[in-house]
Amino acid sequence: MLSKKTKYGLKALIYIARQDPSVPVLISDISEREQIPKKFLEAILLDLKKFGILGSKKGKGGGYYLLKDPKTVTAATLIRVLDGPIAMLPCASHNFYERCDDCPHEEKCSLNHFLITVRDNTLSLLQQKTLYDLTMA
Amino acid sequence: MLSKKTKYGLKALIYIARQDPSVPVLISDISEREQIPKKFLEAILLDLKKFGILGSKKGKGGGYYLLKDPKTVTAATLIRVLDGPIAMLPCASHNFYERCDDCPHEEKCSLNHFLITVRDNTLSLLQQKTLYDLTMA
DNA sequence: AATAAGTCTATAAATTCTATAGAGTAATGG
DNA sequence: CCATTACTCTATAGAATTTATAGACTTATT
Repeated sequence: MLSKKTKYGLKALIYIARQDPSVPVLISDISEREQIPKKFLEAILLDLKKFGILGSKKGKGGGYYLLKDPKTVTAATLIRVLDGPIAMLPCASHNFYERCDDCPHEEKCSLNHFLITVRDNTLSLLQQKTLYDLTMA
Repeated sequence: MLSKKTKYGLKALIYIARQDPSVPVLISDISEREQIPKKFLEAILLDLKKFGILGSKKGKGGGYYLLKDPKTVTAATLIRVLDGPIAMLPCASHNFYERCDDCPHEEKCSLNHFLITVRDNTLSLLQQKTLYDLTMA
């Protein structure tokens, strides 16, 4: 399951992507409209900024705005940034790979093989879906 | 990501399914071979028993054994029993559905729609894979 | 200068996950 | 029927992660 952080982050991004790109969006605006705790949201947006997805402007007339074309930002990227691995076990992860302590030979682990298949499958769906797609009803 | 409980549970089941079905398998045997904390494993196997997947016998010569044909037990069932929902959000779950507090109309939520698609996709893979398949190298 | 709005650090509350201890119960074999 | 074996049950505790909040600070605008 995705964390609330991830859900909040996705909702916030969809909200921002739907606004006029020339006007920065206020945290408090997103917080109210999407029912996201403001301070929690601040941290999430800051994270998205660190990863180069959002930009921000301080002071009056400031706020957050997208740095990328919503059509080029995939759900896979967003989930990885907000939530972490897409795979069901670390040993089946592409970006967050970690060997199992116990596993003597991963090449012979049927669970590992299967979960890599599941991951690839999920990934292809997540890579097809863009932020732009998500802004459409 | 799957919890350790789930990973342990799956490993234990694969281990049991590989043994002679006429001889109950000892908890301590599984614990040692698969490097699973014994007390934790006890609780997990008890869970699997409650769900009718495993049976047990007390006393000398006792242990755990499968109640079902490994070819009829799917990865989907096991993950649901051990880990919970397969969907990425409660509102996209079939067996553990929960409405989002905030969401005004789910029918119009693009995230909900998309995550249901992802779930269906994952589910079909998980339903195809049986415990028997997992016992094969 | 006043105000608006994001930034940063710290921390705390809540929840979930992982793990362990120990007494209890049932089955077997001798 | 007793000793041993092995699962069962209840309780609990430690650890990690998630969720959330507070408040001082910085930057930008007017």
